[in-house]
Amino acid sequence: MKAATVKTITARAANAYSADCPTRQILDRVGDKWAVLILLLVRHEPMRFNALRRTIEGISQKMLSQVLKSLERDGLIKRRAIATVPVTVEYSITPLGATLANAVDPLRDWAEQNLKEVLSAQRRYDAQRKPIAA
Amino acid sequence: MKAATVKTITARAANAYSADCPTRQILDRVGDKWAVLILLLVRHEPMRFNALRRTIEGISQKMLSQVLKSLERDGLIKRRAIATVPVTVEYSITPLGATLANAVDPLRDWAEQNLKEVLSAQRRYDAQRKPIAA
DNA sequence: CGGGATCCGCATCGATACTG
DNA sequence: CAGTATCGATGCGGATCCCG
Repeated sequence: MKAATVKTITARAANAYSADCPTRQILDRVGDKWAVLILLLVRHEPMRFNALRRTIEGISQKMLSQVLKSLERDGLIKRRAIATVPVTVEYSITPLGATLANAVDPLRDWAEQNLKEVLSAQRRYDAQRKPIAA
Repeated sequence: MKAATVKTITARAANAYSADCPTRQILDRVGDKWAVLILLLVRHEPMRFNALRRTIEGISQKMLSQVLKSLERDGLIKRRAIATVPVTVEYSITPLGATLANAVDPLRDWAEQNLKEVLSAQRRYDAQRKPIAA
């Protein structure tokens, strides 16, 4: 995720490869290991921090809070803190985020329909190459 | 890109967070900094190695050949070596790759339409936070 | 021209500890 | 519960050299 290291990289990376291409920037975000997952999770109902943490399971709290902040910064999700006894925080999707989620759907569908084909392509490729050469 | 370090991570990462989710695996690929870019570039006409290199500009030959191999392995692009005097190699998209490219289109569109909004959301977010506090 | 092999810095990410 | 701060390992990715 670029967003975390804004100060260091932004300027350099920006013009490295056609900076004018919005696709790259969004792709970077979409490509984020967790960003889309979270977006899709909060899509239907708001979720709390630890709920997300438990659902994704494999993400560290560091990553989670980091990605969450990044998504909020982009205006894709919204953070809402409720002053209960132990603090409660809800993350929900924004209208903008919802439109992105929609744009991601075709990808989801493609993934579900074609993963097997991709996997078998990989096997075919690997088969005629190095058989790991134990 | 996971593909490069198959031996080390695959097993672990696979079951870390719902391994059964094809979306994750495809997202990893789509998220690859360059993979989609390349896919989109070879989409219409076959391209040569250095042509890609020059077009993307910012990618190292290491990354390029690595991503290229990975995409070929996944059956998304096709490599064709022509035995000319200096070797000529053409990379073209496969039917499978083409369907993926199609699935990516909505994302492209979204990016182009909403990047400005995302950027202004970022500015708003940053404005009411730390003004860099030089 | 199209890459493979190697070296290596530096950002990324996980684990741990602490706070409000 | 919802995070922040610090530390430490690792592996990504760039640079360079070389080969077919």
